[in-house]
Amino acid sequence: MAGVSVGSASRVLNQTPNVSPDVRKKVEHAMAQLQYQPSHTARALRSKSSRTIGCMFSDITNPLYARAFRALEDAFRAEGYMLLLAHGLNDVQRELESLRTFQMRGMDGVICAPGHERDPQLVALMNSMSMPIVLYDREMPGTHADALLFDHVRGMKSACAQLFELGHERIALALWNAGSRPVRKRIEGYRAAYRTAGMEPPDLILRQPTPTSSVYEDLLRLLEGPAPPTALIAQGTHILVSALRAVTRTGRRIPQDFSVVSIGDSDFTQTHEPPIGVLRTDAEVVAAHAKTLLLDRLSGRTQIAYPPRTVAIPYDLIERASWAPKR
Amino acid sequence: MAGVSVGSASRVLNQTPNVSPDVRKKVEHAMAQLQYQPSHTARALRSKSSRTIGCMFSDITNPLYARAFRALEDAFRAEGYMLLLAHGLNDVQRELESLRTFQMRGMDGVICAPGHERDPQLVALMNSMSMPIVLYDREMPGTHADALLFDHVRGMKSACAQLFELGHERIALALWNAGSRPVRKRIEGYRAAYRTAGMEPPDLILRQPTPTSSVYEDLLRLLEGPAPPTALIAQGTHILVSALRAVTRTGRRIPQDFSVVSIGDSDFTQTHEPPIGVLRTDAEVVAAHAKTLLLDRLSGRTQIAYPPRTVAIPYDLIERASWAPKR
DNA sequence: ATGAAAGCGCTAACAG
DNA sequence: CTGTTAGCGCTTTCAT
Repeated sequence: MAGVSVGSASRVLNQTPNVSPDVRKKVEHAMAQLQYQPSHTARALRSKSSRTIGCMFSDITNPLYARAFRALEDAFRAEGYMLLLAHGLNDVQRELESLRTFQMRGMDGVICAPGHERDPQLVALMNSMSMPIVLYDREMPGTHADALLFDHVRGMKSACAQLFELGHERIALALWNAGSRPVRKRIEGYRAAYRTAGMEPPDLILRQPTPTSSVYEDLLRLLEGPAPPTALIAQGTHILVSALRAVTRTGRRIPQDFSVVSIGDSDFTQTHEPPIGVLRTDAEVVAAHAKTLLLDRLSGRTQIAYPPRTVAIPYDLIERASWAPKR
Repeated sequence: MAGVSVGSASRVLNQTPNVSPDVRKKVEHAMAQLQYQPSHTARALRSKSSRTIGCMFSDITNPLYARAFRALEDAFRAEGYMLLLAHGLNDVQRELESLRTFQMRGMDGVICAPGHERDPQLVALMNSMSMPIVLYDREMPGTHADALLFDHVRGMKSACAQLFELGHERIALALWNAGSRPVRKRIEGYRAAYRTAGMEPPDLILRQPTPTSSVYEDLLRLLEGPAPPTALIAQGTHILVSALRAVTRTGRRIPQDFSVVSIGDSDFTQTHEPPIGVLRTDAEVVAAHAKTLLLDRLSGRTQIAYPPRTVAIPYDLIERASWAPKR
């Protein structure tokens, strides 16, 4: 319709430099006239780029992953990429299946947080995949994937240091007893904080079997025991809620009698009376890093295979009314 | 490698009936040998089916949408479909952009919940799209999209009827003041419940500007006023949390002095002391209906264009310790 | 700067 | 039942 070759039309569509203004105008006019919609599939086939990123998290109903995903979609959308989202559900078979699908569907890149960092099948599959991969807070030795590594150790240290400063020496730590990096590193940071302060880490770690199990009884037992904690660091809303119930049950008031820090911000922590201070990361910052890591690989700015790059994600300690000097 | 034509290879790959066992075996062997991965893109181009569904919700950090999405991914994955997830953020421009992307990328189907049901641009765009669309709890007159319609009216009626039976006649209703179907229908159901019971609906509806704003002051005013409510129906965790704070503040105990029903189940409602009874839907059931509506269109079982089909999604009233007879 | 032409990796129609 | 062949709608040399 524009009276030019398909080659020229393609050049206009792709903003190629060497096109005369005349041709460009004719093509653009025809496109508007015909309401022309380029076929993404054909472009993907020919150019070997789907402009799609595969995302695999255990479960999008986990608010932390939901926040992460929203920020990722936003960051990549600006670059013309869309995101395919799959659930791993901490099930290796399902994770393998999802990653294979990403491979078959020609994802340009993958962002994922597998449940098991040492699974040999997972490692092998990841190494056989042809697109760059960014791990989301996971360390998988033997792969050459880039990684976003949340700085749990420094985060925990700053929270503990803050509580130490207020006179708290017995800090309970309640978290989900997973083998994954976040939990491992938090415990490591907690212990390191005590050692740095010249104290022996107390036996106050409460590990829950699932992220939605109740820490109520366990904490109650500690609170009514001989040397009760005077502060608590709790991971996740569910554990936090049941922990607060236990604290209230013993007649303690927050923050006068007991201080609380939570990991991960939410409506709940903000609306609670008093508001709960938290250790949190900025999802937009994380997404920006993910985008840089992936697009650098895709544009060849980073050599295609080695070495893996790593970005440390800082935690912020948000001070709210939930902590106070020890009585 | 199998010594057969590409046609035969394709037939084996696609499980076509007319293939001899011999050829099938040779092809399968070669595929395993070569670790052959079919190119999804090429198949999509040729067969005009991407086996991908576009999903657009306002915000995946809304737990209700997260639950819905997880169930949808599960349902469609079983059929070999993957889901592209886009955020609408209740912004018409962004919604239009996302839907156009779905069109360009050749989605086989679309599931969406636009923020504005009467926007003419949105209606026009939807009508110009070439794949079947399923609306998620939205009514958009002028489109021929199928729809999943949550039965808010019956849900509210059952919750109110339950409270009426316990002697509560002044029920407050706290919700987000959106113009969208869920809120409209809930108010409609609330009023209908009163009329059915032969009462005039009281002036106890608290509309919040945002889903995360606090209903604390407004409810406190009602509770300290002349004819206070004795029960509350609250939509969403945030509103519920601040409402509970107001109730507790006035010294009322739940359920002895005040009954509470929430809309939408969550960790919070289940873990709260006492657990909060809720009005909820089953995400898996919803997903199954979405799948049926879409796949029926795709397989031609439902004629391609008209008439739109509608599925009513029932609410269940889950009884927990948060309600009791009026004192 | 533009046009012609060769495919990207498949599926499907057709002939045998 | 199987092989041959023509594209799907683009991008990208390669000439001109």
